[in-house]
Parts: sequence; C-alpha cells; structure tokens
Amino acid sequence: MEEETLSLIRHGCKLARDLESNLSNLSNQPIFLASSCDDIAKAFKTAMDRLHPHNPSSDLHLVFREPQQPPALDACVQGQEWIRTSYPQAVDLVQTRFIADRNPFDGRVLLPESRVSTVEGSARSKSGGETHAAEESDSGKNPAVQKLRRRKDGVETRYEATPRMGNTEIPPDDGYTWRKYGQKEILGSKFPRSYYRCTHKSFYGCNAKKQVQRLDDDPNTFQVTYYGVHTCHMSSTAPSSGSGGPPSITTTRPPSTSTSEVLQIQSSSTQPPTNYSSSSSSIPIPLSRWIFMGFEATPIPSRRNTTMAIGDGGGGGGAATRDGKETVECPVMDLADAMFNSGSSTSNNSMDSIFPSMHE
DNA sequence: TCGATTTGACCGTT
DNA sequence: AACGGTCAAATCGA
Repeated sequence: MEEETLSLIRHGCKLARDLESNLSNLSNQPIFLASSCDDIAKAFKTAMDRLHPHNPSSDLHLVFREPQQPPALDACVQGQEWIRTSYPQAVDLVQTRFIADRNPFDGRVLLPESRVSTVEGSARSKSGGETHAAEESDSGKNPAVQKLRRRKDGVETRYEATPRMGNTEIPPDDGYTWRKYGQKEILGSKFPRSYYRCTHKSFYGCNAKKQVQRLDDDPNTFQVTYYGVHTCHMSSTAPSSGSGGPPSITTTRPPSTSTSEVLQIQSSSTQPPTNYSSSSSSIPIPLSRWIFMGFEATPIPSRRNTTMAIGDGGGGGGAATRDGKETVECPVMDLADAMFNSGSSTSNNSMDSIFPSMHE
C-alpha cells in the first residue's frame, strides 16, 4: 500500500480521534462538528478511492461499516455510535458541499431536488428587489447552503453557506483564478467591498469579475457577486501550465449561463476583514484542501504552483496577508495539516477500534 | 524580476 | 455632488 494512502488513513484517524476527544465541548457547535466530520469523511474517502481506484463512486458506508465483532472498549462503542448517528449526516454534508463548492458559476441547480430541499437554509440575501425565479427554500437549518437566484434580466443569484472555522474571510475556491484590483468602502456598509477580475484577463480577454462583500447584518456571510462569463477556459490556445506562460485553466465546469450571480458564503468568523484575499491568493494548499481536491470526482486543474487559488475555500482556503503569511485560523484545517505533516503515526489509537474494518 | 496586493485617485453614472 | 467601479503607482514577496 502506498505510504501516501496510509498517511491519509492515519490522518483521518487522527481527525476522528480529536473530534472524539472534544465531542463534549463541541456539542453546541454544530458547524464545527459538521466541518470536522466533513474533513474526516474526505480523508477516508480519498484513501478508499486510492485503495479501490476502479470503484471511485464507492459507497462510503463500505469503509465505515460496522465490524462483525462487537468492540470491547468504550471508545470503540462511542466511535461506532458516532458513525451510526453522525456519519450519514457527515457524508451528506460532504456530498452537498462538494457539489456546492465545485459549481459556483453554474447557474443550474446541480443538487438533486430532494437534496436541495434539505440543505437550503441559513444564507440570507441582501440583494432585495430581485425576481427569484429559481429561488429555493429558505426554511432549512443546515448551514451548508447553496442558494440560487436568477433575475429576470438574466442575472443569477446564488447563495451558499459553508461551515468553516476560524478566519474564513475568503470564499471557497470557485475553480477560477482571480486578481484583486480594488477595494472600496461602501456607503452604509460596515465592511469594504473587494473587486476581483479573472487573472487571465490579459491573456485571454476573460472579462469575468466578481465582488466580495461581507454582510452587515451577518458578518458570517459573504456575498459574492459574479459578473460576466469566463471565456478563458474556453480558449483552445490556452497554454498548458509550465514555464513560459500562464497555466492552462481549462476547467470541466460548464460555463455560466448567466452574466452575474451572487454567492453567499457563511463563515464562522465574525472578525472584520482588513482585506479579502481572493481565492487566487498565492498561498499553499492546506492539506485538508488537498484532501478535498482528491475527494472530487472531477479534478481541479492544477494551478497551485502559479497563481492558484484555493478556496476555498475553500473551501476553504486561506487568506494571504500582505506579508505572505496565511491568516487562516482554521483549527480543523490547521490541525490536519500539522498532524499530517508531522508524520505522526501513533499506534495508541482509539480509532483502531472505532474503524476496525480499516485493518482489513 | 515578476506577479499580486494595496490604496489613493480618477471617471462614469445617477 | 455623491457614490460605486476601475485604474495605476507603490509596495511587497517569491
């Protein structure tokens, strides 16, 4: 087995172990719990895909199936109980966020109808007066929200809330690279609005732009408005990434059918941003993000070694400060990175009993 | 040296 | 005139 796969498994075990140890303290923090479950599921899913490359759409439950032998340790019982009670939700969240994070530009609702109805919810709109031809329900409770709004004039509005811990001042990776070209205080708004354009505007004449602003009444929510359509990814002459030119930004994402859309991202940080580093910040990929990328059915074009963006977001993602240091304060993400990079592989692992099937 | 970010200034619209 | 969007010089980091 590849060392990389083993590391992934160890990483997932560690995440789960840490979650277990802090479960009592986090019982009132559903967003953090969801985020933690999210990362755990991603880690194991990635590992599983590596173990079963021919079965990429494998059911996660196969990985976390209950053991045939009853566990002897309390931790094992607790772990299995967590799997029974929380894992399905975690998987659901992962799948939901996967779709939401991957398709911000696609005005079409990609979520199955049944799923949409369950994940809609907390994001709030600030853009009043719109005709919500494609608006979805607001009645949900799940913070992992993807909302779509389409105006009569073709402007599509989309809302998404992603549970993130720490400094989540940047929207998740939307798959494109952005360059910030302005920031302005907006009258009546407590937070400045940042202006971004496609990094490849100069090369391919891509006129896609976006504006990022944190909502006054909900600092945890970003409103990201997209203008224009990316034309860069359609360029047949787009050079491949490498020396001597911009990276290929060919993307598997279908081009937006709209000229504008709004994406709201709920973060967990109430800290007012000094700046909104776009998803195109030249920052390293956090491991957790890398795992997330590996979790994707459709790989994101490699851009990280150039001007790449993460999400972020990315998804997470990080906010690059002017001094080049990441300002992300994401316990789960950072912990994941620290643990993974530390190369630790402690054998004293209660998760060994929680996930006994992993030994098989 | 190059590319990205910051930020004050400029410009167009209302 | 006020406001929002964009420009571009200065700055910073890799």
